[in-house]
Amino acid sequence: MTVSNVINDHPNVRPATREKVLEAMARLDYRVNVAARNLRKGRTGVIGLAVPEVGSAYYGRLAAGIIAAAERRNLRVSIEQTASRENELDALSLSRNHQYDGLILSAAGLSQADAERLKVDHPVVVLGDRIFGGPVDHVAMPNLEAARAATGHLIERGCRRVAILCGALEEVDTSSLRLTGYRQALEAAGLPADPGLIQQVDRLGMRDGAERAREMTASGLDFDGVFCVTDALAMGVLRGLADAGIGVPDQVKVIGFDNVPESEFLVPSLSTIDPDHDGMAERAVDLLIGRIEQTEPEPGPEHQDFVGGFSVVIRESTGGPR
Amino acid sequence: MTVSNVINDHPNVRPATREKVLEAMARLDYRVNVAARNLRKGRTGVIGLAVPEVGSAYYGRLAAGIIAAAERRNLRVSIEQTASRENELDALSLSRNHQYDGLILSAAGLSQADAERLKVDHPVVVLGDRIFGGPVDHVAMPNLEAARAATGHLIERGCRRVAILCGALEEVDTSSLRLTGYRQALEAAGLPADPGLIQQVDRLGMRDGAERAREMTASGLDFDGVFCVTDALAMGVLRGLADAGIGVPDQVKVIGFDNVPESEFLVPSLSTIDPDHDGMAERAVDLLIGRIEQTEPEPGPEHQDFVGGFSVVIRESTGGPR
DNA sequence: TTGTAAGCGTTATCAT
DNA sequence: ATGATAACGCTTACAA
Repeated sequence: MTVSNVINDHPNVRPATREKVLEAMARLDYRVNVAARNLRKGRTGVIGLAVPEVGSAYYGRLAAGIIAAAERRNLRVSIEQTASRENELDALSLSRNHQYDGLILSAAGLSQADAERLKVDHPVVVLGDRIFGGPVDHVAMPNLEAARAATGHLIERGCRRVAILCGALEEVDTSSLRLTGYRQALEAAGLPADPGLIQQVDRLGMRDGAERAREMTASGLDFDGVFCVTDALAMGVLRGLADAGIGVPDQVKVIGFDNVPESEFLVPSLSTIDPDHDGMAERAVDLLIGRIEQTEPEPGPEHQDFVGGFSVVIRESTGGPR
Repeated sequence: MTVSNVINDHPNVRPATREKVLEAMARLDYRVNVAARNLRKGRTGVIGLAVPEVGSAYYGRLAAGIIAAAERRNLRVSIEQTASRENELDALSLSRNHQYDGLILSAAGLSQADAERLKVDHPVVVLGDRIFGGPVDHVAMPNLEAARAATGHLIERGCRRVAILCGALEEVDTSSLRLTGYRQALEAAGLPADPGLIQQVDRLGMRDGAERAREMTASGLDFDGVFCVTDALAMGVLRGLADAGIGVPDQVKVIGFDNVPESEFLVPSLSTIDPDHDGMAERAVDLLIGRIEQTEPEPGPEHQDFVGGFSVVIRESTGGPR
């Protein structure tokens, strides 16, 4: 018991005793058994992070932020790759096995319709954009405002035929929120909303961006700006436009969303939205810790929706400096 | 007890009994307590993965491979960011706390001199390049051969003044192995080894690549090819050369190492070495599992060094197709 | 085929 | 200030 008190820095241990214990610990090369502590405490000190794919620049950066934030709070992070909507729901129930103290779910495949299934009796924070006013705490990108700012920036720079490259539109998801922001910006500038300028792709990756950009030019679509809802799409678009011999930013201006580390070094460098990744990561971890520590199995405070900050980063792809 | 037998699919449970148990489990919404199981079994079902930074394209891809390989073997992966050499050594001792069943350490800062400190009494596999014939199992990149192939490719394409961009050289690390491969290729082609063409940078990232490329051109260094020891460096170099108005591949050819997802979509697309990431990830997990299951606390088989395969991917930056 | 008992290493509670 | 005791939930060994 006294050993336990020493280890946990509890008061009421005489300095001399503490010394003796520490000495013995060193001599015996003693390590606490975390499994036993977990069993006793009912906590593991580990939170789960479920993301679609760690390998992508965006989710990699996200994971890095969460891990750093958790580390500062003495929590470890165990990562699961979900990839599919089914796996996202699986991740929810897996964490019930007391594997994790809580789960941060970065949802890509869930929609508002799944909100019900998020009603689990253990701490969950959703990081993403689809579930609003749902049964869980929620940290979201500043989708609407940032999309408006991005589109507005293209317009300011002289674009009059601004296309948007987004994913499938279902209810309240990332793509439709950003599309709304795009529309608001067009409207505010008094520009017509041409449905032909709204380009949807299946996956928000580089390959789809490149292919679609080639198709857009090949089909003779008239556009002088593209707002891509992710940097990965934008990287593909830059590549596709290069293939088509279209100059950026002279003939077409391009702006992305995410500010992945690579965007600064592309040729041309990519203008983009820089969301406050770290702030959002911190917030997500804090919300989760709040839920974990809220010992009452009872109601607890209302579920919170937090929207992160952002800034517009102007680089060469919209005529800015390097 | 019978419940335990049911859960673990042990024989000698009458179907009727099994049904009753399963029914009760469903009714009570029972979940096994993993902490208790861990305590009893002395295993956690979790392996640790320590990498310098998950956020980078390279380590992100690596982590993705490890997670996928571990998943197939019913293991979870907990990720730690090391960032510094000290943290890498810390990660080693942390995993002693029975937190993980074993640790995969992707070492960037360790050198041969640290080999001694890897002698820990729990399962460790080192993924990287610095420790050879050390006290642990080891999965390495095909550094030497691949570097020779990359440099050889530049020479085949007509380069006669091939520079190499690498990191600090200490004993047997990534950079020096790749440098050796580079030298061998020059020698095989009968080209002189000009020390001025060996360019060292502090960090193997995009920023250093861009800066150094600008310096190399500004200083009037004569070169017509660059072998970058990482794709991140190469991305920076492409950017730096663009800033200097040097045409790639016409004036200078560039090849990288890693085949990160982005390399295919750059302008120009990046020729590179494609290591067998997934094969290496599988192998690392298998080696670790072998060590974990080797119950004898006694010697066990000799430590293994495994070197992965690779291929050369030829793209625009060395005059190849898109 | 099923059930009993013990113990994994820790910490909360309570006595000394 | 220190220590005895019990309990966290599970599984292995053994008994019924």
